[in-house]
Amino acid sequence: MKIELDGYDGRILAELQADARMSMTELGRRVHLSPPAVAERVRKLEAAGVITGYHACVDPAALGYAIRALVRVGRAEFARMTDTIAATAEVTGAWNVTGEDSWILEIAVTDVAHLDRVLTAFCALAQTSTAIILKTVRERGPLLPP
Amino acid sequence: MKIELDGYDGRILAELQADARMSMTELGRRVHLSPPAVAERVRKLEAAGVITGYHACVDPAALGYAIRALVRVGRAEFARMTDTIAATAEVTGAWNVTGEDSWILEIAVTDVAHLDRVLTAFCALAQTSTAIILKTVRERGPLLPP
DNA sequence: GCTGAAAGCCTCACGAT
DNA sequence: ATCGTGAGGCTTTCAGC
Repeated sequence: MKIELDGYDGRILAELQADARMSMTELGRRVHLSPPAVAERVRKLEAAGVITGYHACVDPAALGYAIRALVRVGRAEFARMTDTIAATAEVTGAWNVTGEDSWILEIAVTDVAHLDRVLTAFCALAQTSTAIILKTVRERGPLLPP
Repeated sequence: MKIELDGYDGRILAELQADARMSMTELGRRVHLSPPAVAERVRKLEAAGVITGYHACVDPAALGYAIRALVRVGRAEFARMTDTIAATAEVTGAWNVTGEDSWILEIAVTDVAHLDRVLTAFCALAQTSTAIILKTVRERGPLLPP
């Protein structure tokens, strides 16, 4: 599962993070490799766990999720928390972290009533503090080898 | 730029969020549409801004980013903040939010010295408080029509 | 990692519902 | 307006080198 990454791999990762549906032919053209060579490298990056998947990115607002928020949640029983997260589709991100608050959640809701419904589920487990997202300045920033 | 989404679109969004590199033939097979029909729907979802892109997902740890953190940053001059974010590739997410802290950043660094370097850049703008990510329970949770 | 051939995919035009 | 069918061109993939 470990792997040595060279310059080709770095450029491949950059291109596929920018456009995951790019053809292997086009990708090869951009990094100056033949289609079979670049396809084999991509296959190895997937097998090594460097590339974990390919995902379409959807605009929450376009689906009617007018409000996005980051919610801090205090110390709560781990299993109870993961169960509640698993049962809540509005949670788009969930991290267990160090600090006074043990959890940070990223949520998407349609309106204030919806926000209240989601927060109520987590208020039952621990104290919450909610920060409404005003502007998303960066998201899914591309990662390159250090 | 507005659009009515039916059951087909919902299933298409679910499939492409799970695997963005799926062929239109396979996608059509799964939602019970012909390849041209499903390709036309995907094209319209892109044009309407519902699908904003397709991205390969990379494991930070596999690239050597052993530490991920969520950093809260207090009130800072907006332009100064966006400039610093733009100049810092370690910032994988950046949100301007309501509350006592005006910003929440998601960062990926290789070690503690690297963490210090990144935090120092933002400490110059406002007070920061850093929460190291212990476990990622959910990330890029799929969004479906409400 | 490259080349070449076979299989599969994408996309266009066109006809049907 | 939207779907399905079929042909042509491109992409992917497997040998062999």
